[in-house]
Amino acid sequence: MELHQLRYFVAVAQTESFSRAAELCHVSQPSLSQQIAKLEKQLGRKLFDRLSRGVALTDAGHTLLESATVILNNIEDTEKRLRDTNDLQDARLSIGAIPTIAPYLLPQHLQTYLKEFPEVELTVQEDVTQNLISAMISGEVDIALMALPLEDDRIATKELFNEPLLVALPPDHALGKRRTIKTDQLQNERFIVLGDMHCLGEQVLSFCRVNNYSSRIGCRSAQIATIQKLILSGLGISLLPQMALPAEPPEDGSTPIYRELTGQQPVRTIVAAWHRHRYLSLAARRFLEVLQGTPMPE
Amino acid sequence: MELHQLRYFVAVAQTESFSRAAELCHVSQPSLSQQIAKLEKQLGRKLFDRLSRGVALTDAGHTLLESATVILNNIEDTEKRLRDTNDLQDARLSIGAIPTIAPYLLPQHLQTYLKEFPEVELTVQEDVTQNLISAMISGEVDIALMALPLEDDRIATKELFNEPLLVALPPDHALGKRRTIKTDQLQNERFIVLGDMHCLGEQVLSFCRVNNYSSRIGCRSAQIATIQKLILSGLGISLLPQMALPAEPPEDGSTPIYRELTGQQPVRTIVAAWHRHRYLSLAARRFLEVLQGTPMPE
DNA sequence: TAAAAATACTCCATAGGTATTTTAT
DNA sequence: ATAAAATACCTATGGAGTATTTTTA
Repeated sequence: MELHQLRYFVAVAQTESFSRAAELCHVSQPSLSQQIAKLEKQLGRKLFDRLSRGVALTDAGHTLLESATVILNNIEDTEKRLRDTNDLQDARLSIGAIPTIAPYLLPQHLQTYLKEFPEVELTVQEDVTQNLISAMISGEVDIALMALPLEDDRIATKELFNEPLLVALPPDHALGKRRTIKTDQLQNERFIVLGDMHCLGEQVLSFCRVNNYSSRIGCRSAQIATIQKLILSGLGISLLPQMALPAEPPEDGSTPIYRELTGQQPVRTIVAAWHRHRYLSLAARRFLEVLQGTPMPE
Repeated sequence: MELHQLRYFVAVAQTESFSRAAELCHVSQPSLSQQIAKLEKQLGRKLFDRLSRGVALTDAGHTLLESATVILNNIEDTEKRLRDTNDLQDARLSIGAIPTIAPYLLPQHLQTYLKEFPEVELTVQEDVTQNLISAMISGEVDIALMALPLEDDRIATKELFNEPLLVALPPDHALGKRRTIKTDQLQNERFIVLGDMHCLGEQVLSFCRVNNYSSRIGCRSAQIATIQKLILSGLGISLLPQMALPAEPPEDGSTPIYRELTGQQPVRTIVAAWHRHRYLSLAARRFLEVLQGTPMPE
């Protein structure tokens, strides 16, 4: 049993295909096939059932997959831990953030961080919650900024702050005249909702359901900026996080206007998240400190 | 970081010597040195300080040693688990027992076990408690029969039975006339005590201390049989476990005579022991069942 | 000087590559 | 016919060996 064999094995289990596993591992398909065959021979167990369409893990395969994952993660974490130096020499840090947070929160924090730790090589991964969780589990992403709720109990979180969701209106909208808005005043509005995997979309959608709003328009954009433009062009209104509104609202018709909701104000909870059972590098721990040291500006 | 490199590394850490590690791993010293050098280079950390006399782990080395042990054990256990078949095909089982138990308890249990599972390849390792514990931790021994107390919390135990320690006397000894003996009647006797690492020796010694017996004779033998012969030749008396006395005492002067102690009768607790955090093979679990199914005959 | 680790080189086992065949839809 | 895995065979990286030098008590 060798480490590269375990890596190939895990790749096959993940892709359910020898060929795809091979390209994932950057080796030729025959090489990978041979190593799997060798592994099976040495263990005295078939690991995969070769089916007409793809391959499937046997019982022994499932057993090995569990162990192999633990072992390979342990290897990786050990290497990370040993590479970690107090002076952050050659340190790398991969930060994840969901699209509805990234452009608003990341720049300031990254700036603070890089000023203090310029030697760290930073990469930013912007993706939806689910993919960021996968990335943290596989070790590609160290820390991610996202919003609750998170399902996976392998993920540890630190709450950073609660952020209100505001009603975003076209500048000429009738409701814009009021300072605050009651939920039943939105009864006949058409809502623009972020589509697909975006947690903000889910949240707005459930807000609509709770209040029995029926008129909606989906939006597959990954950007809040797009929604803001759609609002300006009069297609509908939406709930947007406070961080998305400009620092100094121009009020000249070039941006939507934002109003608070009275009653049970919808909020989202912003958290830093990381893998509970894997090694958190020094660079990552320092980033956590930066996040906590600089709470969300009002 | 490769598995063989971790194995070499652990060997060097254990032996504190490249040369001795090399022979332990059955490779030449230069090969092993090269692999360690490579490992150090890849991790970017010196793992050993090369001292005038031998080598010593650096901080990074200590960190790696912890991880490497866990990883290698995990690899080994995974292989064991996958090799384990319900029909016990090719199953091997290594049983340990301390010398003061082995000849009396093992034969009957091994017989029962082999009758039911003849396909298992058995090996028996007889050694003192401390060495058996090491052997279980390193994975050489699966299950050991020994007596409490055990210090190491990595070892799980199952109590099998309590066994009284009896006073063993030469056949012509005055105290032999009584059915039972009180502890203060032994005040002026000379005790023969198993030496060194034997837990029975320790136990008898502490019994002597508690009762303020002063006259002792050490015995470095590994066998109770030797002590019995010494008793017969009139050198002294001793406390011996009940299992050491013959099934049908001949009472013809060829064996010591045994008498119970009244009051707080000294006993030893016999346990089966195994490594709590490593994989216990099916063959080993079956042996445990045999041990528990056949409690010590009175 | 002796014992242990490091260097220098040589060799070969085997992981990995290319070309091809087999298998199943 | 096509797509994927297995087989055959070749290549070459790198682990391991032998011989030797360096280091330090």
